[in-house]
Amino acid sequence: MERELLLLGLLRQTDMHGYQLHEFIHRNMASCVDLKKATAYYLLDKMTESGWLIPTEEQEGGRPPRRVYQLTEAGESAYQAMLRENLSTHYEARFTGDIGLAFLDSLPAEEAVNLLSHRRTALQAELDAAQTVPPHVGTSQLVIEHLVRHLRTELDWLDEVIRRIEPRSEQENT
Amino acid sequence: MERELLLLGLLRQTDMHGYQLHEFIHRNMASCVDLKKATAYYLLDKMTESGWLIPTEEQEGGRPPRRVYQLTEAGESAYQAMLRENLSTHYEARFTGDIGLAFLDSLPAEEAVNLLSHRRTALQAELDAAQTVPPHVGTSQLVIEHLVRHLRTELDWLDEVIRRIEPRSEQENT
DNA sequence: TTTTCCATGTAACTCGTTACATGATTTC
DNA sequence: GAAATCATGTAACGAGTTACATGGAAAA
Repeated sequence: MERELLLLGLLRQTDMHGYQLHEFIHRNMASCVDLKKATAYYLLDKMTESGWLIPTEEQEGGRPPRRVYQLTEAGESAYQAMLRENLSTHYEARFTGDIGLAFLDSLPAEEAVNLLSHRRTALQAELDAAQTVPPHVGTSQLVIEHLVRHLRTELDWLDEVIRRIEPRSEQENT
Repeated sequence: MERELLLLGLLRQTDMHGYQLHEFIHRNMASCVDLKKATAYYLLDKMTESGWLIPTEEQEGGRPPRRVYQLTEAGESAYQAMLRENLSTHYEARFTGDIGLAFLDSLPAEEAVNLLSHRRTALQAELDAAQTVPPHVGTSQLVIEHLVRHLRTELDWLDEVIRRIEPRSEQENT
């Protein structure tokens, strides 16, 4: 449902065709959404059938005609409803990486630390990337900042986990 | 894949049947995983076909026989591989609630604050619930603590967003 | 001239959920 | 005797991804 909201929200600002929408999202929102082409086309078709969008075909050269989409009134109210729904509800996050944590004790401490350090590297990289994203206009900036906050918390957390399971030998060897 | 890891991890500790597994997860891990019955049965069948589990039928009374599952050696190595995979990779989180944020400016500030306050209430409730969960044994406790940390960050974040979009009139009216 | 980009589409598949059905057994 | 629990199962659906196919246009 939030993917539809995304498409509607973008189309409300400027009319676009599928390829363009996908491109835009991929370029400017890759850090927070990953909408595949197939999904974009599928949703646009569906929303057209629902009467939320009207496509206009633009022929240019010998390639497949662009279908530029425009919100209808029904589309606008769908947008309004979804936006309110989205803003007012709290979506629970599920951390798929936590199931491993629950079984951490079935590994020798040293190996556990190694594995988690690997995770840490990837996490750090994502954080670096997020912090390097050029500032966005308007409230899109909020999304970036949210991500950065989240990643910082994750990093802190991971460091604490590593510290906790680190074997004593670390100190003895020093 | 993490659901399989979960089932294998539990079965490695004690042999159980499907109903029992579902019950256990529902009772003790509801805050971090939600594994439906149908999914549990499906995965157990699949993993049995893969040769990771051997079921033993236990007839008791006139009800459907319990299928108690036990890890095979192949199951054990699958578990080992998945655990390492899970621990060493960083899974990116997607916040479905962020798409609304990106379009926040299409609403009057006052309404936006109202909607987000609603979200805040639900978030606070989940945080309260997470903080009230009785302490878990071993590293399962880590999962709870992770959730609490995450929710605290979310709450902080949400408060800041609300503060930022709060209309000036608040001060004027006081 | 070969590669990349533009622009669409679709069939098959995965993962998981929903919503049922069955029928004995225990609890109120 | 009604309701909840035990214990399984399955058919249908939904959302999304993968992996293709097409074919002209622009760039290397």
